Amino acid sequence: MSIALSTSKHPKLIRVFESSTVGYSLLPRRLSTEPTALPPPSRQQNDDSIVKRAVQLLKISYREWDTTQLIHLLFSDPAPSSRVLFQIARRLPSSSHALKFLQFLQEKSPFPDTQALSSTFQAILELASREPDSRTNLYDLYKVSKEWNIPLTINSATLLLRCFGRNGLVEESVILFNELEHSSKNTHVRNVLISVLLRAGHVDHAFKVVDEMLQPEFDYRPSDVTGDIIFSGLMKRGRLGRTVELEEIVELVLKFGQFGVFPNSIGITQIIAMLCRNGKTNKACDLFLELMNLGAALKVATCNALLTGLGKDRYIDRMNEVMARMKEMDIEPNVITYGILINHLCKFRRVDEALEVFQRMNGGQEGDGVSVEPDIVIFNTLIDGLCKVGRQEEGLGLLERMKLQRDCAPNTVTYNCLIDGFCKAGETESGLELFDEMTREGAVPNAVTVNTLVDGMCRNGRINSAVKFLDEMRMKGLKGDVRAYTSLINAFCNVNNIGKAMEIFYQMLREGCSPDAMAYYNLISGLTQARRMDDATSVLSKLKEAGFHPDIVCYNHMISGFCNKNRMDKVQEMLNDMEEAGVNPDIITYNTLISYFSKTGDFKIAHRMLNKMSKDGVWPTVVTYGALIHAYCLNGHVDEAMKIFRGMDATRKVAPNTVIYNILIDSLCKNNDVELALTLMDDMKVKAVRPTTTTYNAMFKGLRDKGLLKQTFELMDRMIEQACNPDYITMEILTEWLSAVGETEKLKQFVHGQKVSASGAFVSDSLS
DNA sequence: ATAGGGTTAG
Repeated sequence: MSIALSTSKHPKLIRVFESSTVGYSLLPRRLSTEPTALPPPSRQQNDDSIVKRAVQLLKISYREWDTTQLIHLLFSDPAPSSRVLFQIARRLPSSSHALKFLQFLQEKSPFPDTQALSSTFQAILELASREPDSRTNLYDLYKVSKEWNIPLTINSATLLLRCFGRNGLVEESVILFNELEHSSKNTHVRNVLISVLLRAGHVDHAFKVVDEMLQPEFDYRPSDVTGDIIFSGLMKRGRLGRTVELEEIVELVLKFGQFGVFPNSIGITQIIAMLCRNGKTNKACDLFLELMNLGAALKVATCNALLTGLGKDRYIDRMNEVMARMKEMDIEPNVITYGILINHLCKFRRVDEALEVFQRMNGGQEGDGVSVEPDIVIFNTLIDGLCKVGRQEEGLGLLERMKLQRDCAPNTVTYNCLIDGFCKAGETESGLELFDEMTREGAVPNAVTVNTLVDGMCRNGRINSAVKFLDEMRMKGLKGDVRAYTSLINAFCNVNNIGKAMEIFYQMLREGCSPDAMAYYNLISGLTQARRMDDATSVLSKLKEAGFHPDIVCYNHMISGFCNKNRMDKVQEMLNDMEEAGVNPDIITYNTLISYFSKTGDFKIAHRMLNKMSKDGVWPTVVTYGALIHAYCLNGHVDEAMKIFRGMDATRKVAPNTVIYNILIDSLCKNNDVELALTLMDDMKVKAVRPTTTTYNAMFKGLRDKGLLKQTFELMDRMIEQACNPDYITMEILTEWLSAVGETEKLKQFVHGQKVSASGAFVSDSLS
């Protein structure tokens, strides 16, 4: 049965409603009817019967409606409430049918009641939203509401907003919202609009709506739902229409916080973790503390995310602060919290504090807090931490403890940590014993185990055993990987066996193990040190062919190697290469070049380099000045060297170290200026730079050449005071000279560690 | 929250 509206004012509606065939709606009423104040029971019964009768009268075709009866039923005094009219309309067979009813009300009702019409209209919208083709129907109904001047109820508004949003009619949503009266634009309606805007990627518009709600005096405050919509929308990045900076999110979180609205725990954790990941750990911490002050219910996961970030940035104090706040808020640390603390303390080599935390989790404090059972990760972290500071024996103690605790059997990681610890301590045998033990204990060795042992043997000078071990393991089906080969390459390079190193490199390729950047770097480093620049060049091209990029260390090796060969053309080539690759020269690059140019006497170029590096924001270090000073000395310009020495301290604020003093003292002594050298010795005392055996040797030679015995005895005493041991050079100089001048007794005293000059201002000086 | 390879310059 098709229905045509009699009013020619709505031609489009005719078409739209013709197809409407949905019958009586059996769906439960989910939307609230408004106004909703429930009538008293007697009135309620009366209302129910009115609704029932009205529906009976209305559900037939509108052409057959008994208008007399209807008017009698609906328009007698008292007039039926909006609620009753809503219920009637809601029970009609279709939206077009209900619309006819609305028209009837509008035309026949003796009491003009806008609210009643609005409620009835809401019922029509609800019917239409469940009918096929609701998209166009609802849009057309929206136009009807405007043409008939029927204000939308709040539920009508949200229904339409949702429908428009779903169907991409964002502009229409906004227009509809703007047309609403202020009292209808409440939090609920705004939430729906914000959700529509966010989903359509209109972030800024959504923020504008939110901002208004966040104004202190505004009528409609944000609710938890507003927070949910905003924060869950922001967390799903990508379809927001633009990137929303983390700072913006943080600002919003804090503003919402003023209203007691917070993202859920997962949201807060995500924001904190993202801040930490983007290097804004301090911001994360501030946010955490502010949220606490605002009364947000923070969970342990959030604390853990923050602790992880703080740990990475080494903010141990702030970690302690977070722990203290957790306690204040009764947030129980879990095993992960303790894992983070222990891990970071270990990484900073503060193992004793890590052990303290470990004790604390075992319920070290009487009844204070719940004890958390350490798990395998905690044990492994601690064992690794102990091994890294050379306390592998204590690591063994923990291993035994693990065997006793249930559910905490030592695993591959446990043993790998211990094996590495013993190997690094030079105890390869213990490493191998642990390797045997792990198999017995059911911890399966893996590639890390093999790599660690191979590396350990290499470090301890047992390269051939390492090669053999790697081979044997491979036969047994336990393979090492590129790291094992890298250790071998490195070891062979270190003993200058470049041929073997290359052999290992090719063996690695043959065995289908592709070298990574580190493998290439090591080979290049070895080749440059062996002055084999042609080979180094060819490995560098292989590195590039394999898709890797040389890093600054690698370039520095190459540059240093070419400097040694006086191949400045090649050095230039490397520098050009670097520039093209966007790898900036660092302090070592500059030091290498400055050292080269000043040693070859090209001081002009060296100083030009010095200027350029500062311009590039690379500041000269004590090594830079050392290179210049050394070169000036070698070239016979000790005076120039002294000028640089005085300038570095005074104007550049770079403190000279032992190396600088040794170069100068040696040079001054050789140039017959022992007096100046002695003043440098005093200078060292003032600056608290400790002379070394080399320093004393240089001085003794100079003093001998000038025959200055008194000063020599004073320096011998100083050597004893500072527990600086003489070496064979010291003994050679002193023995020869002192025997010749008949001071053998003093020499004997010196050898026995007794002071040789009985009195003198110098001794008391140095004691003060 | 846990394990393995190099750091070049005076």
